[in-house]
Amino acid sequence: MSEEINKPNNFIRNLIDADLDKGKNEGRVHTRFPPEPNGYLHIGHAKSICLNFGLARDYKGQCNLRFDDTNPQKEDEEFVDAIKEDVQWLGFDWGEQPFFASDYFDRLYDFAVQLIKQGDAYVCDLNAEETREYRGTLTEPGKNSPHRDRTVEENLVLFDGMRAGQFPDGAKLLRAKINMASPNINLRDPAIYRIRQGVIHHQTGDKWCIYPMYDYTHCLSDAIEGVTHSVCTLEFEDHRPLYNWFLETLKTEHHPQQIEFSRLNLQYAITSKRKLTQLVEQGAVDGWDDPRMSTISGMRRRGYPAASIREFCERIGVTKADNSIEMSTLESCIRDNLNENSPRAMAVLDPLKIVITNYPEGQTEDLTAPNHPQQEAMGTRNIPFGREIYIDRADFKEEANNKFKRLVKDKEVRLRNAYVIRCDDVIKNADGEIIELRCSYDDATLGAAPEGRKVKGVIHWVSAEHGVKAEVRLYDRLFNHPQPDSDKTVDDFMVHLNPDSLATRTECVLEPSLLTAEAGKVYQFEREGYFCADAKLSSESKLVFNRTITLRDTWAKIEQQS
RNA sequence: UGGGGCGUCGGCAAGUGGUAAGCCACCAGGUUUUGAUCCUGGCAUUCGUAGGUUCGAAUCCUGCCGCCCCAGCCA
Repeated sequence: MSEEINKPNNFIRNLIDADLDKGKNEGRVHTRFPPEPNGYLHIGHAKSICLNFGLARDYKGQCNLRFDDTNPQKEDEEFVDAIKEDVQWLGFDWGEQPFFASDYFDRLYDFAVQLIKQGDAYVCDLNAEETREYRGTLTEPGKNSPHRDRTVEENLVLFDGMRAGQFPDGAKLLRAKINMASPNINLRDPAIYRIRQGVIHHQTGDKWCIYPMYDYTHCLSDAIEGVTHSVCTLEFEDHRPLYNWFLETLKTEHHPQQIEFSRLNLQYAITSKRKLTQLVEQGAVDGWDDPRMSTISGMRRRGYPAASIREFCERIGVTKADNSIEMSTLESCIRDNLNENSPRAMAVLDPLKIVITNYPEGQTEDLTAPNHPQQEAMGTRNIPFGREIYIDRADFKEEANNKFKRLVKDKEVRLRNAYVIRCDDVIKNADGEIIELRCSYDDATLGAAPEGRKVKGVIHWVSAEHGVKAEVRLYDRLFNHPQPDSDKTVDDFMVHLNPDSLATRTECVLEPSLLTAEAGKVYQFEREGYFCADAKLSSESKLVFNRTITLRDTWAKIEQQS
C-alpha cells in the first residue's frame, strides 16, 4: 500500500497498463524523445524527457533520442550537441547512439514513391499563396488543386525531377491526396515534400534538395524504430488522423499509437523555443545558458540539481488539462534537494566591518564548524576567526524592537559557529553612514550558552584578514508577469522583462574554504541561500558565484506585512 | 462561428457508480547557534453549470457556460 503512494500515476501509464494487459506490442514499451535541433532544450522539454525516458525505465523498455531534423534551414549541429548534453545531464541514457529522422531520408523517399504509385500522393505546382487560398478556411471547405489528378507516371517523373534538382524552391510540392473538404484542415492534402535548393543539412550535407515534412516523417520514423507509444503535446492531437493515415495507407509493419498530453506552462518563465531564441538573439540575456533562462543549460549553470528537475516533473504530473505551474513548486523541489545535499558555508554579501576591541591584536584562531547541521557524516571544517570581521549590513540596526533578532547597538548577538558579541560603538563617516562597528566578545560563549542571559539572534560573519573577495550574482525572475508570452494586451512579451533580474554584488567576502569551490557545486551560504561558482566566469583569481536560490524567508514576509 | 481538446481547493493533481488521496502555497503552534531545516495541526458537505438515470453520481445521460489548439512549402 505505502509503495503505491509515490508511484507515478497518470493517464498514459493507465493506457500502457491496459495495452500490456491486452498483450499489445508483444508486451514491449518503446518511446522516443524527438527534439528538433533548432534551439536549446527548456524546462518544458524536461517534462517530456522525464515522461518518455521514465516510461521506458519503469516498463523496462527503451526510449530513443531522435532528432527531428527535417528543416535544415533552422537547424544546427551546435544544437544537436547541446541537446545531447542536456539529456545526459538530466540523467537519461539513450543507449548506443542517437537517431536522426535524416537517417531515414532514403526510406522516406521510397515510401513517397509508393504513395504516388498507389495514387495517394501527387505533385502540385501551386505556389505558397495559391496553396493557402485553395486550402479554404476553418469554416469553408477547400478546393481541389488543378494538379490533383495527374497520372501516376507524370507524378513519378515530376517527383524524380524534384529530387534531381530540376525545380527551384516553391515550384513544386508533393502532397498527400486525402480530402480538401475535410473539417480537419490537416487532412486537406497536406504537403509531404518541399524543395530546398542549396541548403546544407547538418547530417546529410548536400545530398538532398527536397525535405520531408514533419507529419509525414514523424509517424514513419516512429514506425521504423518500432516505437509503441508516441507521446507528444496536445497541439498535435489534430494531426493524429494524419499520423494514422500515413501508416495505414503505407501499410507499415508497426503502427505506433500517438498519445497527447498538455505542455508545461511555468509562471514567470518562457517555455517556447521560438521566444527563448528571441531572448538570446536580441541580447536580453547572456546566451542560452544564462542562469536566468528556463533552459536546461541555464538551470544547470544556475546550480539547479538534475534530480530536483526530475522531481519537479514528477510532482506536476501528466494530464491533458491546461496548466500554469507556480514557480514555488519548482523552488520547493530545488530547496528540498539542496537543503539535504549542500554543505554549509559563510559568506557576507554586503560587508560591514566589526572590530572586536577586547580580542587580542594579532591573534587568530581556527574554529570548527559542521558542514551540515543535520548530517554529521558531512564532517566539519575550520573557519579562521580574528579581531576584525565582516557581517552583513542588514544584520545591524542602531535601534530596533525585540522582534529584530540580530545585532543592535548595546545588545548582544551570537556569531554563528563562534562567540557572542556586544555592539558598543557605531562609527560613521562625514555623511552619517555607518562604516564600522566596535564590539566586545564574551570568550566563555564558544560552543556554550552565555551565562545568566539569553541571546536569541544568530548572524553569520567572515574574518576580515582571511576572507576572500568575490563577485556574487543575485538572480530574480526574468519576467515580472506570470504569463509573459500570453498577455494579449501587449504585442511583445519582451516588455515584461524584469529589469532587476540580475543584481551583481562585487564586494562580497567569503570564508576561505570557498576559494577552491568546484564550479557548479552548490553550497548553502548560511542565512542567505544556495550558491555555486559560475562555470564560465569564475576562476581562482576572480571568484564569481551564482545565487541558485534563496532560503525560504519568513522574516522578509513578516517585514513586508508590517 | 468548421474540427479537435479541456474544466476536481489559490496553483498542480488522484479519483473510472459506493459516499473527495497527495504535493506546492497559505494559516496556527513546537524544536532550533541558519528568522533555514524538522515536527504537529488547520485548509473542497463538494467536483464549470442546469436537469435526468440510480438505493447511491466528480464518475453514466442531456442541455448550457467557459477556456485552449488548428487555416506554415515550421515542428
